[in-house]
Amino acid sequence: MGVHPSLERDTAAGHVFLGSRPASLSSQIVAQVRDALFAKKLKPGEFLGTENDLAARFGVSRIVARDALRTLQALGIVEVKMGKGGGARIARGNTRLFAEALAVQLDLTGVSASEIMDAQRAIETLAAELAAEHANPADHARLRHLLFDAESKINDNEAYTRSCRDFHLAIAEASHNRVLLVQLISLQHVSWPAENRTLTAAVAWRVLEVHKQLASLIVMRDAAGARNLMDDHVKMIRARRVAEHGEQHGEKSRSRYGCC
Amino acid sequence: MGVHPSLERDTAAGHVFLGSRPASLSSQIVAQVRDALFAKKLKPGEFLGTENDLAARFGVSRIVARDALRTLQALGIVEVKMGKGGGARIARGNTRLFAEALAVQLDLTGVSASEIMDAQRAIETLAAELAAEHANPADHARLRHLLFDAESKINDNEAYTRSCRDFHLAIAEASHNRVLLVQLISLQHVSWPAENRTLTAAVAWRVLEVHKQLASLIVMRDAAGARNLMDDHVKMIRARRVAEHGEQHGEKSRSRYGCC
DNA sequence: ATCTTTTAAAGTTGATATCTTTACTACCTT
DNA sequence: AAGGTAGTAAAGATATCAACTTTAAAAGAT
Repeated sequence: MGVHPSLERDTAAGHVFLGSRPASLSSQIVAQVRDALFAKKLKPGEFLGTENDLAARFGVSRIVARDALRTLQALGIVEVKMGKGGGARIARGNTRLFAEALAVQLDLTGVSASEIMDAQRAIETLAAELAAEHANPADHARLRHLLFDAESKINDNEAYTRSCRDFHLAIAEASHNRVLLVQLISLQHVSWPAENRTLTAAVAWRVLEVHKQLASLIVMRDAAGARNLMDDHVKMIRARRVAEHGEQHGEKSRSRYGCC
Repeated sequence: MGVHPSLERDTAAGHVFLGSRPASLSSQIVAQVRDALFAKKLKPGEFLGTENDLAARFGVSRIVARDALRTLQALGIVEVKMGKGGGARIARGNTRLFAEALAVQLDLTGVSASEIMDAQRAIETLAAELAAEHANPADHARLRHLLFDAESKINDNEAYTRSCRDFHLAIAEASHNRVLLVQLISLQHVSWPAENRTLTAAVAWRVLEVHKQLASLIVMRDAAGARNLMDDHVKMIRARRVAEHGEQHGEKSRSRYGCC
């Protein structure tokens, strides 16, 4: 089986690179695949070819094809399988891989806790609003289940924190907006703590109460109410996180600040 | 010059992988670098090593080190230079590379125009609010300059659209929140059209008027006012885009829908 | 005879070694 | 100080073997 027909060998020394950009062979292959994707010549799940296919198609060595696939893999554009019937194919959307990439980028730019929490407020308030408008019975059931789940884990700090995070995610899922969901996953990846030292029993109960109110506002389809309550809720979380961690840039000990 | 000291060879067959995942050697190196980054053992700009350094340090072949660097490069974690004094070093935050990556991901998941515009509304309303609170004189000057710039290009559809996009970006910059800025860049990368066919002169003037009001609300530090006006503004843009393009998933002709 | 299990084979990535070529730096010469 | 030169490191090529995974054929049991 050959390489996907939408990719063509650049025999004539490649594109007319503006100015003087020789660009590596592998990056040219990457660019072609990316462009083919945007041009809808390649669709998710479609077979792209094996390392040897690509090498033959582009008239380069296997190493170059391999380099290109490594890059495309890191970008979440292709998935590579080993063994017979293996090779590279266009990936489905890959939120988890991507959330980690965003976390790294935010880390490299050294954003502060308050910046992250402000963005989270923007995302989550709209998610709550849209969830109230678009949630279906399955979403309602999931929210109820997570509330029950959290209550049963209220004495286990770590498990409770995890359940709490899932509740926030479930609201984003209930909004049926995949952009908001991806963005929230990314931000949680940066901002959510593994464990929460400042979480007392009293706070846990208060948080649970707010979550219950949020869920019932969403079930009652009160978009404005859900939005306002979420706004207050995230503001409270923000205040706690910033207090725990300080306002300044995260140069020191930015090891997962507190949450719910 | 050797490899960075924070990286250590995993002689004992690597981490305890849950279940049974040997994982490739290159991915182990990638994971170590990423973890070292999160643990603040590696800082932006720091020298990581050459291909041979890494290969020697981890006791693997140069190709493996190369694969790892390809991945880290694609993730925007390292920058690689050729020649004497070259090698890999930790990259500075790289929003542009990243915006493209998010655009690809959103493309792969096939999000609709309405989903993107809703998320954009969440980001931009908060950006306007924070810009009113945090903007400094330099930000004010930039906004004024862009208004002047747009007015001069009001008959050049493409240039006007570009200037318009920069105005929205400038507001996000004025918020001094880098998370919002990155998210907006990413969304614009997906949603902003190269040219805008449905943009008439009347609409252009109306948009410019709204932008002027936005700028003056930000200068006057009226956070609530800026927020509300931006909300209306983005809702209007959203309505235009969705009408142009339809509600359904972007399987067909999702070629950069209209804007301002 | 048919169905299940085991085994073998083929194809593909993973990884190593060695080599040539290309491009960039830094040093050195003038 | 300017420019040439040598050294260094990535870019690329080729060959080879190992590890893995699916498919299919072969052996066994029902």
